[in-house]
Amino acid sequence: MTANPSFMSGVPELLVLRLLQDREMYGYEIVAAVAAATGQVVAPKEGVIYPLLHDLEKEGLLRAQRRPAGGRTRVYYTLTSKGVRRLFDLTDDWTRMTRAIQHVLKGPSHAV
Amino acid sequence: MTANPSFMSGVPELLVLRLLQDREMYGYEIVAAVAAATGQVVAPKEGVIYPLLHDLEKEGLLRAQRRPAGGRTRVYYTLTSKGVRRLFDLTDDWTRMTRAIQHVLKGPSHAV
DNA sequence: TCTGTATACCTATGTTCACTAGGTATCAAT
DNA sequence: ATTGATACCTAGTGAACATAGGTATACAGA
Repeated sequence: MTANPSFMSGVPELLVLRLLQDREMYGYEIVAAVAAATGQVVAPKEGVIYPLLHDLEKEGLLRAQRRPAGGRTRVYYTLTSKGVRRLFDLTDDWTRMTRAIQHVLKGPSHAV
Repeated sequence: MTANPSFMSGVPELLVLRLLQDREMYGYEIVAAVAAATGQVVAPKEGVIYPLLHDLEKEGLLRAQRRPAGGRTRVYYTLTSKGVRRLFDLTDDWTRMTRAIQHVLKGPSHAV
């Protein structure tokens, strides 16, 4: 019953960090932004994003500030320097990983 | 304490199916082959591969035949036609997924 | 006014899946 | 006789995504 395709481990974290690199955002906004940025290919719901944001904040990768906006209270998140470093590391892992798999999927002759 | 990087969901399945597309293999061989084919980037141990093989067989994606070889008994696995179809589907998912993420990682201007 | 919908936050529970860490047995070599 | 490689296996743990709720405010429309 997986709504998202099955290659999801660590992907929400990676995307959230990447989007917050461009600009601060609040949780509800991030949910929509992830889906929009990936063309609905990856679309984790609030039940995934909110706990993730809390964890990332607890780890010191994000800074949260609740701030009134448009009559409501929103919680805006920004990347910390630690968060930037994590983003770089994850991006690196992601690239190495996908490259390796791509290579296997592509050709035979792995024995050479 | 993850030995492999964290983007692993469904990856062992994909790689096992892909490798078995080229030729039949036995479990112990597959463990080494996955690691070799990915240059050790993805290297699931026996505790991952064996249960996976059993599940895939139960799903009818693989056919298992135990056969004596070199004084030992090995269990050789081959792709069924259903397994081939699954491989295609997973490859497709994988490609769509990585493309989308790649796109997000690369540039800003997701708002356009 | 009242109802519905969108916004905006949250969490408890379930489920899947890789990971760890074992265990058994055979064979070859020291 | 003991070690190390081969070859199979499983039980238990944990991480992370998915489901399915819940609360509260703002606002438009009937």
